[in-house]
Amino acid sequence: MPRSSREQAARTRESILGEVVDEASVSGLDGITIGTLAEHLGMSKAGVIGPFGSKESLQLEALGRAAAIFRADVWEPAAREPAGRARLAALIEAWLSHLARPAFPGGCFLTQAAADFDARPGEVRDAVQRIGRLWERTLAGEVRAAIESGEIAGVDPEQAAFEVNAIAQGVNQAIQLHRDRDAVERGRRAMRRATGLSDR
Amino acid sequence: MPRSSREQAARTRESILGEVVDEASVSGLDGITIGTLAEHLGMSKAGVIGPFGSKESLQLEALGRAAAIFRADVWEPAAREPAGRARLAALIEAWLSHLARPAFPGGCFLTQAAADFDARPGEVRDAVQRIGRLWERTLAGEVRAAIESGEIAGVDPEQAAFEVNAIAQGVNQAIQLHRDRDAVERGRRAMRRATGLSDR
DNA sequence: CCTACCGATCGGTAGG
DNA sequence: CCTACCGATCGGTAGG
Repeated sequence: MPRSSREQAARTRESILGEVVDEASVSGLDGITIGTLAEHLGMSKAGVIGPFGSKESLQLEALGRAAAIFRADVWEPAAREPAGRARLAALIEAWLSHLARPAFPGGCFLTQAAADFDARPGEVRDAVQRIGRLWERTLAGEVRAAIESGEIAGVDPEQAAFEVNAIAQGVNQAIQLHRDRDAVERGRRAMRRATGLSDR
Repeated sequence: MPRSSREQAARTRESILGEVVDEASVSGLDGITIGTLAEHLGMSKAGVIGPFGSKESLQLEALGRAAAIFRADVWEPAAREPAGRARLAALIEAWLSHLARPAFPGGCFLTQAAADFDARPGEVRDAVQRIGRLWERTLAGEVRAAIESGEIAGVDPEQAAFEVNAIAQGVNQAIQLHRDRDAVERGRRAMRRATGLSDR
């Protein structure tokens, strides 16, 4: 029994997006080419670009897909914990293992995309910026919740969110560029101290 | 009186490298093209690539040039201070103003190059790795000097070097992607605490 | 989803 | 340092 063509089309889009996300984590979201994607997927270039219309649309959809993977890997395990100390600790652990695994062959997709597009105006840059802002606001909110419940003290939520985000970038660089697995433990210490989970 | 051709050739190389470093900070070290460089320099493509032989050589020399600018901007002002607390504080201030100025139109060149090449083997990757390691070792050494002179305490030199480096990446991203000038002050607080210069 | 094709641009070379 | 050129590949389209 043949699948509906709509279902098949959706499946094709999914497999293309998966390949884009993997390749972009290595070569950058702008470094992908339709020809290379087509070759790796065993498809024609027209078949790759057709469902998306343009390279920029493909980039935007790949960015959305990467954000969804990040959410599933990092946010969802944390969201299962009660707000406060427990959620903050879970979030840090989930983030570190997302970076250590790593979820994408070339390391953190959003760090790569931010570095690639931060100086180039356009829809992709705007989307990266929006995702980054939203995440940093979420982080600050979780720190604030832990402060309000009296579980941590002596930290500024925005400052802590900024630091945890920066440390994640440092861990990613250490793993990807230096193949330094110790960076996970260094990152843990730094993130826990920045959020007031540990004293030092 | 005509300049010697050797002198003229050196001048040409310099102007090409300056353009490469600027463009690469925006589009990535792999995103530059000989054609665009030639157009911006008012030269032919052969004139741009000739003195270097290949795009990879040009990338390697641009990387060396960017490292020299970083050294002049960040290391040299710090090196004029006595080792220990004073030098550490000067280094942090010099680094923050290097990022805030910014020295390259697209922000920190080495962060950009690391993100671009960390997942792609080759000479460029090796060079980025070497420069990064050397710098982190230098940072750790300066923290150690301040500990040994008794000016700071309670910090691990490698941990502090890792954190300061990560915070610099966070400041760069905040400035470039979010146009957030407050990041300099957040970075200062985080770097000073990570190195034991401030308590909080 | 394919083949066949478009004009533009890629990195690089020959020859001067 | 230039002009003129190389084969390869780029993103994308027409037509089926």
